[in-house]
Amino acid sequence: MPELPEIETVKLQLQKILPGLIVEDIEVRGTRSLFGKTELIVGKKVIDVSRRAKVLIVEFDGELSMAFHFKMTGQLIYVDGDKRIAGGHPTSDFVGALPSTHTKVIFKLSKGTLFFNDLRMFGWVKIMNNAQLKMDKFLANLGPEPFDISETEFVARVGKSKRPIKIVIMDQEVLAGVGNIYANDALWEARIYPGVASNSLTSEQLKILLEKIKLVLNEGIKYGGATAANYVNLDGLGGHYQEHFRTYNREGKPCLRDKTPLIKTTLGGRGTFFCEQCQI
DNA sequence: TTAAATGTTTAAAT
DNA sequence: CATTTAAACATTTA
Repeated sequence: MPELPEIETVKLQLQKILPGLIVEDIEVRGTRSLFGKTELIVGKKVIDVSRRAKVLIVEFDGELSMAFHFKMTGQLIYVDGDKRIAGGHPTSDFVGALPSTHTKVIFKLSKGTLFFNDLRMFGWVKIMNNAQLKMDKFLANLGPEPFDISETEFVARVGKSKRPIKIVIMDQEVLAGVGNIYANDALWEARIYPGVASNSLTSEQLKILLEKIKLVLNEGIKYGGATAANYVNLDGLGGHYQEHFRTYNREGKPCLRDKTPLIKTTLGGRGTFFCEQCQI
């Protein structure tokens, strides 16, 4: 599930807990989910937790790092006695017994335990030294963060493709961190039709789009991400951005501006929601 | 039964 | 070469 705001939410929560803790033991249940050697970080202390695009990074002493990509269904759950912090794809594992059938890696810490679960197994954990992390194929090719990029650079990078604007802003090598939910909502906010070629937009429109991308991402972070799972009582775990979706998952529902029923199409193989009345 | 799912990669087709 | 589309990864849910 996670997009930038969901990962940011996990980061903010784990930042308060992990620094200072030592990794005592690691149990790997899903070999396919893990890259690198677990022994590297056993006995090491967590220095900090950070984020790059949709990747969560745990930094250890000794110039070592562990990077998580949740893809569609990854989740991290920290358990310490009665205390539980859950982030990522919301499932009953948020509140159920752990480890679960979807648990791939278990980190026994000097205080508490961290579970990496991944139902569809698209996600990954990479353990490596900081030099290797810098060289990592995925991380090294990422575009700028939406909150760091200047208006000028955004216009230059995003506004030069013949591809549909929605595809371009979701291209992690052009701009990092924007996924399907926030791309749909940002385009609605900017009143831009998702299928329009990005190079046909004016720099004014592109500047507004950057502003709106930051707006919806910030709102996502403010609400603790989206937790589109109403089949499980999350007991306060998980975020609430889903209650503020402009377009995502709102096919046939009225546009929040002009009440026109929203349309759903497919663009680049992904569900695309928009208002044909006000997005041109 | 079929389609779709908050992501990314790859091969094949245009 | 740029772009687009489909399929693949694996599982669950509507």
